[in-house]
Amino acid sequence: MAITIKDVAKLANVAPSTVSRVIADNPRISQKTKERVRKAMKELGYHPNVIARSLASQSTKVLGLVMPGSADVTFQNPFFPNVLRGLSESAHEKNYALQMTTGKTDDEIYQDVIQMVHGRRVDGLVLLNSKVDDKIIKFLRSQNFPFIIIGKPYKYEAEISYVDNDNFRAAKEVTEYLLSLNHKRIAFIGGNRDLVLTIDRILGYEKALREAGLEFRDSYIVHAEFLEQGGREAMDELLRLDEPPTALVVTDDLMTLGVLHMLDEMGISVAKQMSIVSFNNVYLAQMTQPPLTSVDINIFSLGYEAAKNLILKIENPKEPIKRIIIPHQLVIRSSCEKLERK
Amino acid sequence: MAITIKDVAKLANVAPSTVSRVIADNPRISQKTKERVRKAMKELGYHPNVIARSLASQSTKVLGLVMPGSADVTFQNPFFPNVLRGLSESAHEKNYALQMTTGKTDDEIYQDVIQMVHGRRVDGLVLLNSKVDDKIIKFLRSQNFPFIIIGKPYKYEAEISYVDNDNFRAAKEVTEYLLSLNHKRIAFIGGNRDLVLTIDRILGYEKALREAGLEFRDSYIVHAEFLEQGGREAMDELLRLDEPPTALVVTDDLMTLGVLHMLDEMGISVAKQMSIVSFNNVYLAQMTQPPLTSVDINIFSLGYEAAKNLILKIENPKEPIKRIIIPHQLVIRSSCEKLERK
DNA sequence: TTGTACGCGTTATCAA
DNA sequence: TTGATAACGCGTACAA
Repeated sequence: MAITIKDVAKLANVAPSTVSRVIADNPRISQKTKERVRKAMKELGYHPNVIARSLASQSTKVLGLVMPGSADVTFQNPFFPNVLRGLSESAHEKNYALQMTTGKTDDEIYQDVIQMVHGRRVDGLVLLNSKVDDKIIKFLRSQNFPFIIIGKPYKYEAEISYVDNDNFRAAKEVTEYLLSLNHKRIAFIGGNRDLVLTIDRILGYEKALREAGLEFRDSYIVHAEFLEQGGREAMDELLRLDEPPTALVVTDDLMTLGVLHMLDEMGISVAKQMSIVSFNNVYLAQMTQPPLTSVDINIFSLGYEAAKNLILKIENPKEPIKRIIIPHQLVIRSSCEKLERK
Repeated sequence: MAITIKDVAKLANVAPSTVSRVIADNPRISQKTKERVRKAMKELGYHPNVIARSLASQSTKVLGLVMPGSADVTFQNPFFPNVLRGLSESAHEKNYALQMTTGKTDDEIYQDVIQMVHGRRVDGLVLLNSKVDDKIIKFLRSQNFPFIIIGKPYKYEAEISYVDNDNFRAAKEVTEYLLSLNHKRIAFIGGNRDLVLTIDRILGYEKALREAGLEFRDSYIVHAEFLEQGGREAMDELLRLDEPPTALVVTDDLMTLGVLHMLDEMGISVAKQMSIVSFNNVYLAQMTQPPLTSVDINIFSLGYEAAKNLILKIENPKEPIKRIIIPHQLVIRSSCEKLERK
């Protein structure tokens, strides 16, 4: 067996409880004994057993990450490594570890969550699966378990802490940018229409159009579950309209990649014939041809703030509900061109 | 406090140990009491406390993931979500959880590892950081702690379990494919030259050339730390050679994306003027223009097998050292063309 | 087949 | 300032 607190106690000639206090740097221990104990720890190569500590202190110093199902396409999105970076950094600063769900389906994930919570495996949860899972949230609320959402909850918005962008404003600004380039026929290509994210952005888009005195056309709204197949058809439809759009707002760089691909196949030149503004500004936004004008939503910060505030809540249960809005900025590259007035 | 084994015992009129045995499905408990106990568990909504269980059984049912530093570029590679998928699925099947390091620098990660191991936080480790970290491996070996590497260790190869592709063969085949398209001036663009991965692939590439009776030229070997800056210069050099290459072997789709970008800027047409074979075949390989011919290295399987075999080793310490080779296959798309013989 | 009693390595309470 | 001692919730020899 490994070296325990008792071994250290023996060597330092103190009681185990004293050693424990030294570890916690309890101020009521004399400097002398502290040093003596610490020397003993060094000598024996002592390392506290985290599990035992967790059991006794009823806290694990672990954050659970509720990922989208590994089967889910969003799992592949570069968005992920990026939030992870933010979460990691924040967790690391506060000495928390990160543990993730491994489920493939929504139901497996739900079970994972139950295990984590009931099994007392983690102190709090970060929900990353944009598919706002009602069951999970309901469960966590019923258990009064600390959690935070990245993205906006579709329900109980005032009672749940979350970290999000101002998607309404971002979409509005983006649309206004296209309007300023003289575009009037602007289509919107978004993901799942049930996502709050998608809805918020549509609303912003709509608002911009309305303020510009333009009509909002349903035929200009496309929901591509994801690139390829579905997307291609939607794109086809869009271009077959009597008045096809001259500009596109696409809600995800990866989707834009698919759009680029389709436009290429159709022989339509991006920027010259079709302006595109994208969202997320992941690394590949600058690698496409042409490089994408994209809204940087500060993915890293989304993760960083989420973990930070979750930990705050864990360590101080009275911490109020928070809603944290991460700033965004439009990064202009070469996927948009000014439309010459006819 | 939550419901414990004792509460269940009381309700079912048995000893706590009996409840424990029912949980473990011990065959020496009568069907009758099993049912009675299970009913009590349901009634009370009992869930075993994982932490307590870990402490008593000296096993956590958690695998540690040693990630590249979150600052590292490789962290952004779509390779990651993909191994994660494999690791997740495998872990989930065996009821293991996944916990990851959160360190940014190599040194922080090393500390993370020490914490995980000494703190008895995890039962085993999967090393995902291709930068074969000598210190970590040394430490794990000295502790006789179960671990497995994804990729090939650069040292102690025979004494460490790992999961890898046959990178030598893959690179050789890829080169032969280009040779079969009449290319004779084939350059190699790889990552860090210290990586075993890079070395193996260079060797395969060299072998193919040699077998074809072609000379191996140092000037055709480029190590781009990663896309952009460094890559651009290297590319420039390559094209300024007296005999510039007509084909490229690039060891990572993401790097290829950068190469595509540069070629585009230089007005060189991919396939027509420059054939490219890439590695990894991540989702974006089919989204580029043109879609990439790329070696599918079965990233998912790398992760799946790694977790599976690590668990095997954890649960049966006598399990022998293993070296698992995951098959690859060349996926032909449109980034190569036959070179007309002059 | 089931119960008793102790151990896992800490933290925390209460005395001293 | 420090030391006993009792939790924390569960697993498991050993007994019965």
